Amino acid sequence: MPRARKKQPVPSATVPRLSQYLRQLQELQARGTSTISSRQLAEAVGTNPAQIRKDLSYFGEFGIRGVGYEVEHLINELKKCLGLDRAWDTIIIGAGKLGTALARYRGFGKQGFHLMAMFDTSKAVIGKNRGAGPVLSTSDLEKYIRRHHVDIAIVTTPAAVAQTIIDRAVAAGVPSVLNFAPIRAQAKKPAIVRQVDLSTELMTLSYYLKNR
Amino acid sequence: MPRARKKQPVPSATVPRLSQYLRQLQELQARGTSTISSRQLAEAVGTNPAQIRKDLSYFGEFGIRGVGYEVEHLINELKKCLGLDRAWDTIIIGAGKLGTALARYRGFGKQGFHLMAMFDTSKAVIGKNRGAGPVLSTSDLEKYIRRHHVDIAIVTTPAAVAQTIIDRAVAAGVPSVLNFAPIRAQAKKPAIVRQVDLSTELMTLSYYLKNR
DNA sequence: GTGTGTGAAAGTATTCACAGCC
DNA sequence: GGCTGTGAATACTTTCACACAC
Repeated sequence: MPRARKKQPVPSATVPRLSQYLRQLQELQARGTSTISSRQLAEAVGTNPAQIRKDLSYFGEFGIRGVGYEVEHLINELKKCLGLDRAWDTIIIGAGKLGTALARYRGFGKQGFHLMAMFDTSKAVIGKNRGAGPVLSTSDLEKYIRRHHVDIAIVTTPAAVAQTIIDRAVAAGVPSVLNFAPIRAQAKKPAIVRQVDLSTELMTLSYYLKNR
Repeated sequence: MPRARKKQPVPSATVPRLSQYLRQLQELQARGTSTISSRQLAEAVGTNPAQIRKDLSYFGEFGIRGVGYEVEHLINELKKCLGLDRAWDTIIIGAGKLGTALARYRGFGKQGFHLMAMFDTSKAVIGKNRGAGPVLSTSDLEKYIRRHHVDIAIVTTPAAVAQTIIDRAVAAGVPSVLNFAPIRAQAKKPAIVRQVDLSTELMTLSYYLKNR
């Protein structure tokens, strides 16, 4: 029996970094690199080698001592760590400019995110194709979620309705939300919510510009 | 002479939180709240009261003991902390769906970010209005930056050209960049770069979905 | 009494540095 | 010799808890 893996908790800062290692490795693979050391990878993503080795160590031993990492193997292991060895069913709520931009973003599907439907309240948009087949009416949101399976709801509605929409999606059974509306979204249920927040990013830049 | 302020460094995690306190306070002010305690504000933004008091303490003493914070006063102080007591001249490079969505986002200007121009390489877009007057040709980027003043470049180009565009903007004198392209942008100069990264956010959700 | 401002304590995250394996 | 994997050391962040001001 192999020695039991120590159960150290994965730092929350590690997770987004794994996705960056993955992207960089895919880039390197496309250019023909088949082996890489933690030092080279660190240089490419702008961090330090110990960080990478430590991050990976929470999940297993993926390298060869004295050699480095086999790029293809590490890509596959990272995909497993991140849950990208399966498809996630995704919807976009809000088919305005931003929602349409996200729907049309190629490489969305590449990592296994399957965009199933888009929703909007505007009669001018419902029925039109904004990148994922005909836009559905937001009034059918619950019906759709119960009938189909949805893992991730991407919210690109105006701020005023975003919290209500999120509450509805979560109540209907969506376990995770990626919110682009400029509100601090809350979800009481055991749903997972992440924010992408233009105005916070701009203000953060403003702070560092001021104190430059 | 007042006692000299202790010079404790501001944690980098504090800065984005300030912007969220600000947004929440503006929301509360719009609803007529004129005074608030750290406990109430903490509840509204989903953190704990000591965090808020500690964050504010890096910048000064803004409250009244036994009472709380005067909302309007705290808003003004936070704006000063974040450098929002002045306007920042901003351009958007890449006038596709995403760039257009950002340009049309109302509340962009509200916090003092002044969108001056947009750039694109596509003949079909140059000259059209995408939210900030006629779109200019990216080939005129350097000329524009040298002639006018630019504090922030928002990059919404395809990944393949983003790093080159960022290098050009920085070389021409732009001190800060907000990058939406799915690359880990680097800038050698003392430029400030921040990332907004859809694919990292989705992969992070994927991780937490898998381990839910 | 109430709620801020802040040192000190507890909890996380990053970096170092070296044993162990190729 | 070279590079990984990892305990130990350092650095950073958050939370506690209480003196102090209103």
